[in-house]
Amino acid sequence: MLTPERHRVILQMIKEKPHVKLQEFVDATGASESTIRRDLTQLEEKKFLKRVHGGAERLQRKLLEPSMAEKSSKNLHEKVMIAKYAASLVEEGDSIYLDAGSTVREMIQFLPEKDIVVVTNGLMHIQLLLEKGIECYLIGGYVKQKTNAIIGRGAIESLEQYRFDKCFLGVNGVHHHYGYTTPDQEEAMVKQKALSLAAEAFILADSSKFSEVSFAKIAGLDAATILTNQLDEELHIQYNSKTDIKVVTS
Amino acid sequence: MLTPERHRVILQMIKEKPHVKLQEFVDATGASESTIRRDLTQLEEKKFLKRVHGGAERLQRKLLEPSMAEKSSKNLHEKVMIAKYAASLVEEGDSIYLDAGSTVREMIQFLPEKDIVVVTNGLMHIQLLLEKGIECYLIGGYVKQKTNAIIGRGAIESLEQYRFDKCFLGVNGVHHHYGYTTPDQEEAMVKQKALSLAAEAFILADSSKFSEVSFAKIAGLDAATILTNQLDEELHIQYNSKTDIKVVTS
DNA sequence: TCAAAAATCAATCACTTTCATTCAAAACCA
DNA sequence: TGGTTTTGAATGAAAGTGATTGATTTTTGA
Repeated sequence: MLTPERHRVILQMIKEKPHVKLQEFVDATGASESTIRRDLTQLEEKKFLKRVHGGAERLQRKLLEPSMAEKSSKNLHEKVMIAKYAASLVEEGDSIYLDAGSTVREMIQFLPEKDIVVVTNGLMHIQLLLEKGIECYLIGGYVKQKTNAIIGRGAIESLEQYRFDKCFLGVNGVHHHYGYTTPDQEEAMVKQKALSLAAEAFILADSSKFSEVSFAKIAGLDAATILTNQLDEELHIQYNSKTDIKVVTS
Repeated sequence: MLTPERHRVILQMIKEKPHVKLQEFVDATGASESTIRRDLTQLEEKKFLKRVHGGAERLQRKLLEPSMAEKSSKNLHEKVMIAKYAASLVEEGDSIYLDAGSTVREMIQFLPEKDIVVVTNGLMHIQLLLEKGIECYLIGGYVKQKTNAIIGRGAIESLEQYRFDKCFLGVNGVHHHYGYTTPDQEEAMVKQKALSLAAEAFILADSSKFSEVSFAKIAGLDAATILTNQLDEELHIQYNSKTDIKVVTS
């Protein structure tokens, strides 16, 4: 088995399961322990995984990470619904900020094509935006390998060049007491900054995000309007007392 | 079996299976190991596949990668030669600036993987850099659709956050009187700025760029060292009186 | 809590495979 | 025929592999 092929197998396994034992790699590839060790060392150097005693683990440790399958299909429909509504809020002449992330990404296909300016920290959005012929600006800064997002001190400084009519953010947790949270401190700071530069801010959060708390706080609930697709009567009232909330139903 | 036919067979095999061992090609074509190696080398140069130890693998088109309008392979070979030498100038611990553009892009594969920091305005470089595990920063600014480069006032401001040990630029024209030139005024300004922030600057210019003049001036010849692959005796003397020049021969 | 036992690790070595280079024979072309 | 290109074999160099060793870490159990 060729080296890159083994690497691919290893990465695939680590993608499916956050912790994999060395022996499992050996069984899956047929290579020797030594070889797998070498592979893991290389892959760690390239920041694709983290070696731990006994094997390797996935690098991105998002608290409450939904499984890949879950992310793709059912959740996707929710995301699209929310994204479509969010996009409808954008008017010609607006300058908007689009956060990195999959939910926000779904907005792009629904954006008006004429006369809007988009600023983003998400490299993954650029291609789509350009294809639609939308004028777009990237903020500068460190490129985070795992998410292809731009973060860091430079990103925050870079953001300060801009002001936004509207700002659209994805988050990992929405909590009535702890506000909006996300697993990465640096990303949280970028979101925070973007939020502070916008006249109106919107949080795109599907139903799975509610009552969740992740590591780093972005802001209190009142700093933005929540867009979601489904919410218990009870929760709705609870959150609505703190901030605006729009439940998209179709 | 004729060369083009072998190439077809090889490409077909790599199309069906992402990893193919050298021996499999030998069996499939009846040619010798040597011949297959030569074929693979050629096909790699034309960017149809990637050689790996023991065989070859399919290369998947990267996000934001320049379109497949590949230049003639001779021109490409020149670029690779120059790029390889340029990359050898980068030492561990350096922080470098990589300009957007195809020649500079070829440098990435030859860069040392350890302990360097890369700043760039070329979106097309990011994926490759990340894959190699290189720490990279993007400057902020307007995303130019045609070239996937970041330009504009924001780019220049964004650049000012950084200082470089070395700076590598591509240009369209090198002229003994008009210096380094490029067709886009905005890009020229970004290059100019990057150049001014670097302790050492290098221009990567294949032979076709000499004595050419494009629209926007970046700097005079003496502002950077020229790296090229071929130059008449006469021209060499002429340019060498103005700046350092390195002719890469292998 | 501590120390023995077990598991895992990094480092190294010998071995195998693969590689680039060279060169002469073969094929091709005019 | 003479000259060029392509080919395959031979060479030593380079890279990858798997086993072994002793060190390190984790687990076990008293």
